[in-house]
Amino acid sequence: MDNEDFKQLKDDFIAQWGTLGSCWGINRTMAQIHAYLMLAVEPTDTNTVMDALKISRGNANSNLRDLVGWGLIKRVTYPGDRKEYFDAEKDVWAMFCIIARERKRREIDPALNLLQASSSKSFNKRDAEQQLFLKQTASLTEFVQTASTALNKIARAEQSKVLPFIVKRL
Amino acid sequence: MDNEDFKQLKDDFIAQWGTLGSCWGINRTMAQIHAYLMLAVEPTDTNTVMDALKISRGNANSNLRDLVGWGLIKRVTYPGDRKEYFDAEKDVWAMFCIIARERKRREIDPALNLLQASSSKSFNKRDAEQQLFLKQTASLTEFVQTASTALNKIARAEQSKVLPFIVKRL
DNA sequence: ATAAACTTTCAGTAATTACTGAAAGTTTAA
DNA sequence: TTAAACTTTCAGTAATTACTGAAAGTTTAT
Repeated sequence: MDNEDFKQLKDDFIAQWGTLGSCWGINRTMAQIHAYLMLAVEPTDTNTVMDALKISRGNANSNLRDLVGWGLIKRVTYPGDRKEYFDAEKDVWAMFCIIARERKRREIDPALNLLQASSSKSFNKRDAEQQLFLKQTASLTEFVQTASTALNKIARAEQSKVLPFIVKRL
Repeated sequence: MDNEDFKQLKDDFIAQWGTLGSCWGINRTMAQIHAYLMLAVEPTDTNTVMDALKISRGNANSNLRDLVGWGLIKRVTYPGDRKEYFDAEKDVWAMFCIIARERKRREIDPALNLLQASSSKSFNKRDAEQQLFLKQTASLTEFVQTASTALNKIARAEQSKVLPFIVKRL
């Protein structure tokens, strides 16, 4: 494959990965930057990302910050060079662990708080609607707790090597 | 708990469930309607949903249609009554199976197509960038395939009874 | 201190997504 | 066939989310 074709294929891949990102609640640009960095041989600076994806400085900066916040990329600096570079986690299972951990923290934990608050009230046993509410919130709580525990186990970074086997064995 | 307090609690729960929904790519209203129906003792018609959630007819109609599309709620009709009513799946594990199946279809399968298309090209082994691209797309493909298989197993409805045990045993 | 090299912020704007409500469409009954 | 009861559609609008680019901020070297 010559260089032109490869460039095209890579750009398409990045664009498509962005589209996919939006299926998950990840914004398009953030997913594209992530794809770009996953495919980059070396850590890359903001200007290079801006130019490659044709996005503004502000946009690049804030999405890079968010990716660092997720732990999906790391800031890299070199002595004698004051620019910051960014490097993506390239092991997909490690990546999965990171995402599992973050989504738990951002989505599961708040849900659990909400559910526990609701289902800990005392209800009128005579009222069918209140009974159903209690039953539903209680079983949702149990469900979310189970999910939370499962994600905890998955998210242990040291397990990233064994995780594929666990999942395959399901 | 008296009826006023309960109404308040239920409304708060529905509102919060909506907020949570947006964490997942589910829109707020759709999640709220779903919550409302999960807590409804009987199948409920469009007008009742509109009134309860203070939303327009069009909005109610399209979100109910989408929920039916996801398989999270069912249309119910009664002989001699030409209105349509909607009833939510109330078993949370069954619900989880439905969501797993749908998300696989909507998110995983397209990703897999994309990845397979990319990683099936022939690359220049001398070029480090092309090598990395091949390596990354190949391992992403493997990962997504594993995820897909796992979700397939999870999504078998008949397993909804055993699923809690599987997950807890992880 | 000054300036160069770089990063961050944020007000304004663009793009996307969700919602309304009235009109059009459909079904059933008489 | 007409009309009542209900559902669906969709053009217009509102709300939300993402992006730009210039200005302000920070760090380092001299």
